[in-house]
Amino acid sequence: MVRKTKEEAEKTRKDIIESARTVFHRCGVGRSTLEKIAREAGVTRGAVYWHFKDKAELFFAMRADVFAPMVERTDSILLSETYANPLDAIEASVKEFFRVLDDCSVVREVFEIMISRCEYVDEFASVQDEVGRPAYEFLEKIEGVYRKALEKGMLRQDLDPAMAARDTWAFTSGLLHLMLGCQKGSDLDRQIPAMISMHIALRRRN
Amino acid sequence: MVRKTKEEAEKTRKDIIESARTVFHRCGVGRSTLEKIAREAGVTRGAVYWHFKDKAELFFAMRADVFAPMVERTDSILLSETYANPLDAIEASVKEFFRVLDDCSVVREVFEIMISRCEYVDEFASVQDEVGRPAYEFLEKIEGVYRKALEKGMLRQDLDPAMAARDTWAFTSGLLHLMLGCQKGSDLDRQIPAMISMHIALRRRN
DNA sequence: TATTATATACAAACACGGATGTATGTAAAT
DNA sequence: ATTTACATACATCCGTGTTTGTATATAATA
Repeated sequence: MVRKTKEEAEKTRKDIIESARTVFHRCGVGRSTLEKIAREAGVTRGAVYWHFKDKAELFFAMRADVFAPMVERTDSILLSETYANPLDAIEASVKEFFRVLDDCSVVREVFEIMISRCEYVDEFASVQDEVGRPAYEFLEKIEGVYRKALEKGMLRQDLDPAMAARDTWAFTSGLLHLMLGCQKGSDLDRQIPAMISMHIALRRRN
Repeated sequence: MVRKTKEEAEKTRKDIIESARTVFHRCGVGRSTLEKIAREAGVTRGAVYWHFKDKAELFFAMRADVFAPMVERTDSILLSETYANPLDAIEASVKEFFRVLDDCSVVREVFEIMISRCEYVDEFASVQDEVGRPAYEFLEKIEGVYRKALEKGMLRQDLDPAMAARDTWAFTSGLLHLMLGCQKGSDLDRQIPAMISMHIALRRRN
């Protein structure tokens, strides 16, 4: 039972990615051996090397699977025209981001790996750029939304949209890191929606 | 020329810590060999093993040297009674934190190592707790200061100090991660003081 | 004060496991 | 018949921890 059908092969590929996520999360990327990953998936290193060039390629595959849909999902809310008040779009978008993070363990594991279980040097240095770019795009998008809110008279008059955007940008990033970094005894998770509401409320007119 | 005086031995200890910082920053903690660190310091692994039990102990020594003074420094500003407006204390404290980060490369390197060049698993899992505790203490302290500001009538009346504190907490954390994470082409550094001023201004009364 | 003993501060050598990449084998799908 | 999708075997290097060696600083002693 060596040669598999295309579907079976594709399945082992998925299995390997899933096992990689598990092992990366447990051991950290650096200490994750292709042997450990293979064993976790019930295959040998041969299978891993057949599907992926090396550990880095496997890491990138795992990451892309989760990252792109996440950006797409939050963007669709953020840039939606269905909100009468643009500030509501920002609020909903950020809330959705953390909601997914909260109840999808796969997504949460990948973010935890990226934040506290991977060293961004050498082959992985590029990951920082790839994460940085969406972050900057997020900044630019919310700046646009804040600008629109200002035009509609729904943003506090004394606020500069660019400044407000940067503040929200930092707030969101910090929330992510705090949530995944020190999740042990804290009830931070349950307070996140209220924190987001309050953050946005601060910028609403009146 | 083997046996050294106590002062000389203490100097090589310092040298090893400094080299560890350099190599950790260049290679990441996981790929930093005690051999590389020793060579960078101009000694052999024998010297490293003499002064430190293993790589983890060396890492903790390097980190403690920088971390404690930083907390003490910002705390002294935050809890100072010399500010008429407590909000000014928060603003000054946070600004001082980023000012040190900006013009002390040693401190910046250590934070960069901790944020993006170390995997928090096994022996290093405890580091997350040790970093998380000061973070929580910071949260509690600024909550107290916000409360004082409210009593003095200098905080916006509609703000809950606990909520305001959490917002500032996330903002600060995010700023740190964004500054160290994607520092390449951005002029974020120069805008940080203005961002902090604006963040605090949002919660001043009137 | 001079001598002796011992602990110190490393360097050098050794033993070991473990991870990587590649090469080869092979049975089944196509 | 050939390619595919792996498993197995092999060679190589690298990092760690420990052990041993040793010159000298320093404390003890006389």
